Amino acid sequence: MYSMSTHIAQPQWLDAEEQHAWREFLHASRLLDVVLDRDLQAHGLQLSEYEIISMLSEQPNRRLRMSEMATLVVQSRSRLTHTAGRLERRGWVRREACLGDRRGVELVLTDVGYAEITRMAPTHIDSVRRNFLAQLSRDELLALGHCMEAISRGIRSTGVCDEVLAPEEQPA
Amino acid sequence: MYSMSTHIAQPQWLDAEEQHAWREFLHASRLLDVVLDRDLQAHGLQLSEYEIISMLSEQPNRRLRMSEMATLVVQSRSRLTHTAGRLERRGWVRREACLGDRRGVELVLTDVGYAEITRMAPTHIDSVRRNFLAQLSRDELLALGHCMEAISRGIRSTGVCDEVLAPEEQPA
DNA sequence: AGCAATAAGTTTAAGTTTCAACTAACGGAC
DNA sequence: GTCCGTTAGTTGAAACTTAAACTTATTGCT
Repeated sequence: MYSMSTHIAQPQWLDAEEQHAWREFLHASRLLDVVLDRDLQAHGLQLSEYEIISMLSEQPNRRLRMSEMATLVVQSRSRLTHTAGRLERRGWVRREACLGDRRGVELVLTDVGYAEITRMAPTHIDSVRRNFLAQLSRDELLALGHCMEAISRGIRSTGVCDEVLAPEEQPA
Repeated sequence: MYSMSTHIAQPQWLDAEEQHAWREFLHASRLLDVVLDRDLQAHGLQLSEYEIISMLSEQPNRRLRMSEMATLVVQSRSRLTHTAGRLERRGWVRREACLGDRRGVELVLTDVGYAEITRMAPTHIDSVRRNFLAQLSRDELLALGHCMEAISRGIRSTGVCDEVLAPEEQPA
């Protein structure tokens, strides 16, 4: 429920254009998730797993701390722990103690993991091209990037996302 | 992995602008999911559940067939079955046999369900406003709606999404 | 130094989603 | 009419995610 015919002007409802943009955004995001996941299934992993090793492959020394990775890919620390465990069991990733902070853990892309992502990347990127980029002109692409950046910034600025991704119990 | 410094011009990699747009899109989608879910948690439901009763509330007679709902909210039939079961246990939704097609099931929003969504809608819509709409000018909003529509159309046209959302086993 | 508050990660259990198998009903071909 | 392929929806188990509790280490305060 996003609008009511009898309450068009009230600020708590969306006007037709707002509603259309929001609905289409949600719908397209969901569809993209589905098709990108499907195309990765050929390699037996999910987009959220791909994201992790993809990010790792771009880091200096192909390594990153768990908590930074969690922020980067917008996953809870707990979820990342589980997912990293799965990737580790496959041998694509390895955990190493963090020098200088003994609480910390660094996730490291193994050579096998690097070889795998190199192998998978072309088909995944082709999928991104076909399902996302192919529908947008260069101007639209730029505008879209700009909008999404603004939205991310807005959300990050509220600090709300940290609270959710690393929730802490209420003081008594 | 979306680009390689040594292979900039090859079509299987993304150029800087393509990569930026895609990355930001993915990142913003994830953040939006997190904060919208969080704001709905006050009412004890997830965005995907909200979507269902929201869609129902806008249908004639507040009812819709399971399979049409599945398409509308981009969920697998199985997932919708489970989710509908949960909503039914809460008394917000009811299942009714489909007249004219005895395989079919219609999902109906109960009066209680309607009252609930009316109560929840303002806070959810406020969340959409703050986290999504507030960052966009009217022109950006329109352009974004247009882009997302194009992407959805592109994906739907490949027929791939049906295959994924209602997969069928290979013939021997 | 000593202590409380915070931060990093993991763990376990509960909740949700996916996957494959299944039942029932429709629809067209013959 | 009956057979066969397809469509609608459900089921139960496995896979994944979330939530809360927990461990260990760091930081800041005194």
